[in-house]
Amino acid sequence: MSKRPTQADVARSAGVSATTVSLVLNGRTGTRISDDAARRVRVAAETLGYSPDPTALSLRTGRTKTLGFVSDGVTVTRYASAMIRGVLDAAESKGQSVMMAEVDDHPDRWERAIVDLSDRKVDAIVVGLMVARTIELPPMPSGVSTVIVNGLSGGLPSVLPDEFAAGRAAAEYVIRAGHRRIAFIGRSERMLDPVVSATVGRRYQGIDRAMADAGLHFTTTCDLPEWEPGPAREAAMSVLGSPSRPTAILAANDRVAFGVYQAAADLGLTIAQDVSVMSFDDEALADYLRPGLTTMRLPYRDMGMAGVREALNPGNDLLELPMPLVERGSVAPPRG
Amino acid sequence: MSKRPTQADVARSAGVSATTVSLVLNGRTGTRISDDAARRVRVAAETLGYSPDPTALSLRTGRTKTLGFVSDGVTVTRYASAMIRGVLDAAESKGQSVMMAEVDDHPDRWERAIVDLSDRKVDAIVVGLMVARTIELPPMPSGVSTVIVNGLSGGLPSVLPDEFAAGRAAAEYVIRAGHRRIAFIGRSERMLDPVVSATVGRRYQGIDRAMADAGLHFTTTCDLPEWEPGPAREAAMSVLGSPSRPTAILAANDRVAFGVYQAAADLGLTIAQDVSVMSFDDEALADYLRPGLTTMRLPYRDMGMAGVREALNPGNDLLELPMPLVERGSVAPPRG
DNA sequence: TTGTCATGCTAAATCGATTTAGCAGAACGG
DNA sequence: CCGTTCTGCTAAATCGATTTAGCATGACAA
Repeated sequence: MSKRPTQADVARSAGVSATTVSLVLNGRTGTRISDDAARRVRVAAETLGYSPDPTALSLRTGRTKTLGFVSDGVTVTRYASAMIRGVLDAAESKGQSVMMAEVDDHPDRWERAIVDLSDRKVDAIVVGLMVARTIELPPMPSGVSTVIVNGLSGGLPSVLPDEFAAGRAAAEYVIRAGHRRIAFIGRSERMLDPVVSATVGRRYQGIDRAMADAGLHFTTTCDLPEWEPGPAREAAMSVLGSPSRPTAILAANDRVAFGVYQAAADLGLTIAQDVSVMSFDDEALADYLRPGLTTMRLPYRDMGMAGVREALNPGNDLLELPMPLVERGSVAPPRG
Repeated sequence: MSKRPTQADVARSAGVSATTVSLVLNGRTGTRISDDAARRVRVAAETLGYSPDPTALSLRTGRTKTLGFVSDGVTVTRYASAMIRGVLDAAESKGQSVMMAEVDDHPDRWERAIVDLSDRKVDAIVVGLMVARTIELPPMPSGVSTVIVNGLSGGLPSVLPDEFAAGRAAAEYVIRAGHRRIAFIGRSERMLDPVVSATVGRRYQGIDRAMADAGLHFTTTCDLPEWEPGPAREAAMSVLGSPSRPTAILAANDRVAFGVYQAAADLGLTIAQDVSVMSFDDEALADYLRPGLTTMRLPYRDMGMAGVREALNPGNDLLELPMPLVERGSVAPPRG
């Protein structure tokens, strides 16, 4: 029936008052506690296995050592885990626990989640989007620092992938491998709407910059209604089926690249050997494919970590994180 | 500078004591409060927008309306989101918030996570494993109801997929489609260790039962070192390359099935038409493949929901949830 | 001897709720 | 007219910490 020891228990056992225990254990300076008393308190705390009750602490101090993470799991949950992981890891290293909420696109679920978190007095809020886009958020509780990860919203500090650099690096990588005849599958106009994507425009700009710097133009550029394997496969069939087919394809993302793989298989072409493929995102899929898909990784985990750091320790209004190039073998020098 | 209204504010505004406010708002029966006073309290609470402070409530009542979710994100995070989603949805519907922790396989990270959660006085704990297996957990805090989802541990109540039924249903589905020459790729002995998998044995038993009931034997059964596309592809090459190749393949999971797809492509065979494939898990991958992969879905979301329900409302020691058959087109009647 | 100042500590208020015990007045019975 | 019971409400304790204000005691100077 032994309950958890309280500060009062420690005080009793050390022969001092609760006040003294609090002062000693919080290491307050300038408090004129004798070394002897301090020692007794520490010993008592140690032997009793005392640790302060978080709920009492929250009530008194108004802070909870907890941060809220709200995400929009709706459309795509595929990426969630890496971001959550980053959030949890960073939080743990800062001694914070994480309270999670997931919302769909109903504005009042956002509102409810955020009100609930601020009711519970979380120390900071991280809003995480699975797909980088611009959203409207309900007014944030004042006094709670809030960061949006993988998205933009009003004046909130943001953490985003550095898509311009990634687009540029991807194109440069293919060019440097020796390719001159390159097609781009998945340049979709509708993605340029910031509500649909906050970053794709930057990706395109980076790609365009690299191509321009090399004095090249894409042999073909296809729009796609969706960045999914089905439409991508069809587009790739026509691109790769033409007599003057490109030696490399830049795919808008991994699922598009997967469609390209399927089209190549249908046409009896071997990836890397007959046609190189370079892509974006680094989904699990990219690692399953043979040859493995070379792609620019969306740094979900890093973004989660950065979001937590920024929320606890505000400073930057925009943090752009590098997207590492993951080399797997789908890009090789052109034949001939 | 308006702070959130407290119970005392409501009391003042209604011209009653804090006690009365508490009694009225908690709807205590047998408390002899006049209808008039009750009404005044409710009106005041409403106009002030009062809601009780969760931290104060926790301190006083010892309950937090929060549940802890601890998962082992280590090896595979692919599935995490569906389970988390289930947990969050069920929790929300019960008015609970969720505090998350993720741990790797270090026993003391488990310990730390669990101590932290019980320090914070969560009302219940759900332990979620990404891959069904048997683990040792540190002793759980007494008085906190705990459930393990997708795993087994000591005497803890468990939520598991009903793998026996799924194995049986999978095999029956293929048999009922008319197949008689069926191979099984991925019958791995090492998976039978309960520490590696808590459920695969049941899956095999279900499959065996269905085969036996139909009076059939597998034409080939391959062990695999890993259930990954690479090894599976090789195994499938030899199975499908033989002159007396089977008309259907039962794959141990979707990644194995993907290896089979690749082998079929290499051999110029068309899935469904030339060889049917049936699988387990229903990863995102299963939906990308063409034709879509018919597979028995691991009900991660349902398991997450059930885990929460069981934790808040203990009753069963073992809950086996059905694995739905997801038909996508990779199984067709054999030709000829 | 008395006043002043450190020193070393503690009593009590506070955070915002719940809950126990009990007060004041009305109604009722004898 | 007095005692009992019921009605309608509240004061105060409590949960477990932090923090402010201040009480003893001893040392020292005048």
